[in-house]
Amino acid sequence: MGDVNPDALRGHMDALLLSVLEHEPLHGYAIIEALTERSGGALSVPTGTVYPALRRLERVGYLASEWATVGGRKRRTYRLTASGAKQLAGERSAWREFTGVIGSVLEPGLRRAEAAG
Amino acid sequence: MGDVNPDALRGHMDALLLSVLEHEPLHGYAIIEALTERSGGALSVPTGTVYPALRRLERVGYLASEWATVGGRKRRTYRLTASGAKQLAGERSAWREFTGVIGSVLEPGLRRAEAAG
DNA sequence: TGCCTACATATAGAGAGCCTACATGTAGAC
DNA sequence: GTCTACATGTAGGCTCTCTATATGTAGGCA
Repeated sequence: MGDVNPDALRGHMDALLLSVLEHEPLHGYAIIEALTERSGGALSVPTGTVYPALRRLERVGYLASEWATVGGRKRRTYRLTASGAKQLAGERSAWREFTGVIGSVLEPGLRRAEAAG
Repeated sequence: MGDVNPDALRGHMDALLLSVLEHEPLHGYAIIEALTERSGGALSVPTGTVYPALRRLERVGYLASEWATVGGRKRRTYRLTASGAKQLAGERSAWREFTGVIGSVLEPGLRRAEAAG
């Protein structure tokens, strides 16, 4: 129920951001809301994390952005590039491997059900 | 397969270390080997990560250590304290929550089987 | 008019921890 | 005499996330 430990998020933020942009372009503020909603309220990622991360992902080519004005307010809308989609697939498989590896150390006796996509 | 991304380990190292010490005291070098073995070779945590982390965990009271000489070589053997055992339980539940939360964002449609301990 | 909240983006600087690289030393094999 | 495995440790760097702050619009409310 408590919030997720920020340190644990390290190295997973990219996957999170690419993932919410998979099916529709969104602007930063909406991305934060989507993250909160999808996680059932467990994730409340601060703007100081999200905005720099989005710029970083754009810089490396995983995202592209353009400005729009909606209701008098300016938005920078991000969308996944082809490169970003590829990266997302990689992040997903890395995530599955990661949970498998850590899980195998943390709970050696646990029968892990890895559901296929 | 590939090694786990070091950044992803952030915030999980404590859980990993406490976990391998759960049932038996071990010295640093053996801890690294245990981590590698339990993970099926996927984890190769460098000494520059493990030794400082062990000291940190001792400093906060989760571990206790004592020196021993075995075969002419000096070892610092760490064991889990009561406080550390408590912390390990917390880390495990945090891990389950963490994977649930990230998983729900990364793979919203996936049926997740959360096996009970 | 002024205040507050929601919407929306952005940067500076701090903090933490994992990494690379290096330093040191013993034991045993060849 | 050299090499590898065993064994511990520190210094410094790097990157990412966070807190705090700045800026500005729109709309509700008193």
